[in-house]
Amino acid sequence: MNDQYDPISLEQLLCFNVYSLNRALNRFYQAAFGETGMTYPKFVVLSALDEAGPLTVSELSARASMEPSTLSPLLKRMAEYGVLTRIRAPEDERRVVVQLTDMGREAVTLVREAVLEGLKGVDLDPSQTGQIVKELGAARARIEGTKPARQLELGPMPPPLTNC
Amino acid sequence: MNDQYDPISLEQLLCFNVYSLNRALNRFYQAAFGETGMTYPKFVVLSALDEAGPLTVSELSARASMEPSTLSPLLKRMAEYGVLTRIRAPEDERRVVVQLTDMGREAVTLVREAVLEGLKGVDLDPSQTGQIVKELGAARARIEGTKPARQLELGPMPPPLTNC
DNA sequence: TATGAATTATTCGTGTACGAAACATTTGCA
DNA sequence: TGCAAATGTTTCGTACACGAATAATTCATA
Repeated sequence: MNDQYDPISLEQLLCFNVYSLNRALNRFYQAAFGETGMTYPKFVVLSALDEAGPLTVSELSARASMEPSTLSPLLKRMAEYGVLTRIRAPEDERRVVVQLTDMGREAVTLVREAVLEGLKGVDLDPSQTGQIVKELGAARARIEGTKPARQLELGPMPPPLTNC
Repeated sequence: MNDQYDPISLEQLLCFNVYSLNRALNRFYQAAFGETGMTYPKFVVLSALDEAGPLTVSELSARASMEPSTLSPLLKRMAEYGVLTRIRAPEDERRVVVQLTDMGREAVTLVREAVLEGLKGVDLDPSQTGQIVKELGAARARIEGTKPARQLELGPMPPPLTNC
């Protein structure tokens, strides 16, 4: 449809390419992780803790670029798995300190290898993606520091509120 | 932790940058979409249909880079909103043809403007991202055509199966 | 022309994802 | 000191996201 004049297509949009590549990567890793229960977000959490040591939930939130409300149930599951511990900080009981267990440190090594090997297999390991990674990081920084200029003007279309 | 020798950090990984930029973009658009009920995946579906005309679920799946099992409930909701219709193809009743309504065509115009304006605000509109978009597209193509070389070897850690 | 295989879509179970609200604790200041 | 505001985390409701199982239809071929 949309006859002559050519609006910008999805495939030309940065957001769509990021969106679809992200899910392609997730599917790829999920295939590699198989039945182990490992997932990409869990790998991110493990990595962040491995790099930075024990962190509170909000520090981890910043590192992993994930909201606390996303982390909370994720961390609970991971603690059940035994890869990390969650302990209220004694000096400020609002905080919860998250820390890898020995099992967690072993896991992160294996998973990191699998992830890097996977990326190498498609020519996307860090030695080949320096420039693009830099640009993506810059884009994220700009977006996170910006509020949308304008609200979408669209008759609200939340579901017809099936008058129950 | 992880003392001297420096393993590759999350921030250097393409996958992490794609992962975190994707969510930053989602949050950004969600802020612009506000209470309208619009979401980024819905925008993708609207756009794909606007570009290609009526499509079956699996054709749309390919265009939008989304699994049929994700599309199915999404399309149901969108049909309730009134932006599209889902009709079994008479000549092959296995297929369901998805088509924009007039309301859907109006919506896609407004949403597309909002999306483009948002991208422009952070210097990410198509005029400035040609190269990076090309590389992301190429990366996706390589990943989608590849199976992971090796399975992750990790003692399965699905939840301890709380013996209920 | 029957009937098993292939194709297409939906349903189901689980796991992110996030804003808003709820909750607990600590801080700041009257 | 005492209590409102601020801070940090969890809970809740909703919306993706996908593989596996299911269901409905069509195809292929014996």
